[in-house]
Amino acid sequence: MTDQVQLSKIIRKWMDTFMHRSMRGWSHHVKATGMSMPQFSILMQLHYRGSCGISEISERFEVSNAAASQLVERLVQSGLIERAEDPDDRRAKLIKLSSKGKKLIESGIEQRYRWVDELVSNLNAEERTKVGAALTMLTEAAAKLEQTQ
Amino acid sequence: MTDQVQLSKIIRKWMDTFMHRSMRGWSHHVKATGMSMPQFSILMQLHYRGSCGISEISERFEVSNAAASQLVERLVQSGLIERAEDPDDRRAKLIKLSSKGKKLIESGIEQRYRWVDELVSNLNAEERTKVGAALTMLTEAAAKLEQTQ
DNA sequence: ACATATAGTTAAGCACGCTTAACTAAAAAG
DNA sequence: CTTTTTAGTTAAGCGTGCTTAACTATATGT
Repeated sequence: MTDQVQLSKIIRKWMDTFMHRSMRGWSHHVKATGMSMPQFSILMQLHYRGSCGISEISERFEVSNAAASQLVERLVQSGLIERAEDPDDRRAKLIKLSSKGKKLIESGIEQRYRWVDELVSNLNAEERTKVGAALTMLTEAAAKLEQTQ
Repeated sequence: MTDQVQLSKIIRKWMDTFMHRSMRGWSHHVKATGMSMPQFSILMQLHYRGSCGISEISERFEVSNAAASQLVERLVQSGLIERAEDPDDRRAKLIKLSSKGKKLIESGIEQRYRWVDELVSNLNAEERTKVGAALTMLTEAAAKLEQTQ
């Protein structure tokens, strides 16, 4: 078995562990907030990519414009996002997280992070150094890969 | 900034990168197969935990027994799972992945893994050794944490 | 100016996931 | 043996997410 295959196995094991844990917490949070998954996804997108229009939602989630409009309407009704006219194009709308929506997403992210912090607290100083260096490498490799694609 | 906080930031960065990438691929796969998310979740559970009954589905996904039964019925209709009587308890059913369902899940997992393999191919021998050691530590720490909870 | 394209909304209609309530059948308890 | 509990199914009903089609309003091209 080459080093490459060996390492793949290790990363896959970590992926499984990590994904399993992360998904569990994530779906629990979505349930607790009473949102549907598409609604949550839109909020996440607004958090990570910032304000956008209806068409952008429709493209990114590969649904019709009508579906995006209705989804946004429900989120506006729930007070989780705000919808305003785009000053540069009066046909277009700009939607963004409301403070309520922001809190909701941030608490979800916080919950996901908490587990990692516990993980770190179980490592000694030497292990922390090594793990930090390794994950920095991986994150950089991922960024490089993203660019070339 | 302590080492611990520093490392938390590094891991969080990696989590964001990794989750973003992984979720994108995953939701794409679900869409491509025409399944809903609850259906996919059930298949995943059967893959990782093996055969089980209706009640177990209902407990794990926190839905009513009726909902679980209907969900399973749809998956049986789609030919993705098989439902048989439990020989030890004639009230209970045993559901398991069909070969069609197995293929579908395995190809999804394979797709998720592929990106990691590309990541590894971008690392040199020394980096691979370090990353391997670090992730082994993290996976072990996660297992330990899981036990104590 | 006029025609066409673009951004978004609304309505009708369908599938899905969920609930509760009523039910069947089998196991366990008394 | 009778009662109660457990496993699962079925039906009615609701909210959601989606589609297509028809529509309004604004922007852009000629």
